[in-house]
Amino acid sequence: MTFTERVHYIIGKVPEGLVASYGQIAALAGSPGAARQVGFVLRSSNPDELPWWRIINNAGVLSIKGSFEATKQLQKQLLEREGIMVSSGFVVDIESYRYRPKAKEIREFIALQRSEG
DNA sequence: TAAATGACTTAGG
DNA sequence: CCCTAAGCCATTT
Repeated sequence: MTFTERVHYIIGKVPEGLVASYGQIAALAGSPGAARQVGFVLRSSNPDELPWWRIINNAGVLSIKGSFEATKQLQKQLLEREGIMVSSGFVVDIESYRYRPKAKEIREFIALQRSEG
C-alpha cells in the first residue's frame, strides 16, 4: 500500500464529531513528519468518499488555502453539522475534539504499511 | 537522478 | 499573539 492509499484509509477511519491533524495522519500512516504530504494528497485527489473536513492543522486552524477558500466555508459548515464548534476565525479547540485511536486501531494502521490491501 | 512544491510543525524573537 | 526560519518528506516536474 502506498502512503497515499494509507492516508485515504486512515482518514476514512476518523469518526464523525472528531478531528485529526495532518501530522497525526502522517504518523499513523507510518511517516511521522510527513504532514505536508497529507495536505498534498487531499489537494491533488478529490476525496469525495473521505471526511476530508475532519483534517485540520495542529493549531486547530482550518488550513485550506488559495482557491480553496470557498471550500473552507464548506468545511466549517460540515464540522458544525457534526457538533464541532468553529470560531469565526476558522479555529477549532482541537484538543477537545481530537481523534485518539485505540491501540488496536494503531496496530491495524501499522499493518497497512506492508499489506497489499 | 535532481530540483521544486506544499490543505504542516516546531522553535524562537 | 504575530511573524520568520528551518526542518520535514511523498509527489510532481
